[in-house]
Amino acid sequence: MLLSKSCVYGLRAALYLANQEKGKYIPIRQMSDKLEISFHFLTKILQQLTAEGILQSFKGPNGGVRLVRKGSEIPLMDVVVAIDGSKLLTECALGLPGCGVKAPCPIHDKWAETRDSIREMLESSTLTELVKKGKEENLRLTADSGFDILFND
Amino acid sequence: MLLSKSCVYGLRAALYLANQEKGKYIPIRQMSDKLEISFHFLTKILQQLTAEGILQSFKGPNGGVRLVRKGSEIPLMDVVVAIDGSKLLTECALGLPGCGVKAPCPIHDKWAETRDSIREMLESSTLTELVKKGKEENLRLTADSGFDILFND
DNA sequence: ATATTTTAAGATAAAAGAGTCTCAATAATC
DNA sequence: GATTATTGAGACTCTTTTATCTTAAAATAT
Repeated sequence: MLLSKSCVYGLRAALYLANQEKGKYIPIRQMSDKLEISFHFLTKILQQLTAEGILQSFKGPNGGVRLVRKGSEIPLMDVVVAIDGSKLLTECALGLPGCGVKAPCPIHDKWAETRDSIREMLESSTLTELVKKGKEENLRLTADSGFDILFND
Repeated sequence: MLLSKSCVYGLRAALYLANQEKGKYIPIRQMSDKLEISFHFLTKILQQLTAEGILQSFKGPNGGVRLVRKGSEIPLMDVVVAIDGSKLLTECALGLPGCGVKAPCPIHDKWAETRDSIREMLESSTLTELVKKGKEENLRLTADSGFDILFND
């Protein structure tokens, strides 16, 4: 799989948060319910995003998590790197250590192109952009719920 | 990671075989030594490739495995699909079941493009092509050995 | 102060991936 | 036929990922 399950959950949660009132703390429980992700598992993932400076958290009643920056300033890449690290974009396709222009493997060149395409996708899409698209077209964020069900209740 | 470790080992072994005399059975032990992959583990992986019709095997002395088709007719894709399956090329980036043009997730369109780029890479490169390139430029197939060490002994 | 709501952190469990080991089956050679 | 070289198949272990559970810490409200 391209992205780990944790990463996918992190992305879904980030999209959820990007649609919320700016500055407002959203309880993780609410997100885990809406997104149909295990509460404890999601909590851990969001802790990572908090540690990486993508989210801020606040304890106690009216607490929760929120995006540090505006959703329009957060490319998917930031979330992916925070959770999965950057090896997807640096590692050799044949798993050889130190593969690069100086000591390439046979598929280094082609793979480098593909990697650029992945990087391009993750860098060029911001959370806000995807939320906008998702709302306009009522796209999905869970197996069976569109943006409307998730956000307009 | 894009490809599983099994898949990467499978690819390395397939490249190794593509460089051998056509029709000759190569012992797995020889490959595991040269490629620095655990013998038993490699055996299992090659069993999969045999089951998938990419390799033929022969037991007993002078036995081993060999490619069924010519290396020039085997794109990397065949090996990847045989070991990792095709979910890399079909699955939703957000992990949503049934994501597609009819019921897309917000990043479906962009992800579909990226996926095409991956598919293109895996379909357009054949084993022979990569072996040729690897030999000409003495590229690497293991952490520290180039094609010359592997094949000209 | 106490109770309540929330995140934080750690221990544990379950599942999947990676890797090892043993023994059986097959084929060649002597 | 016995021995040897090889793949095949299954059990087993180790590690990582995924997931759950419990307790602690922080903040609010009463």
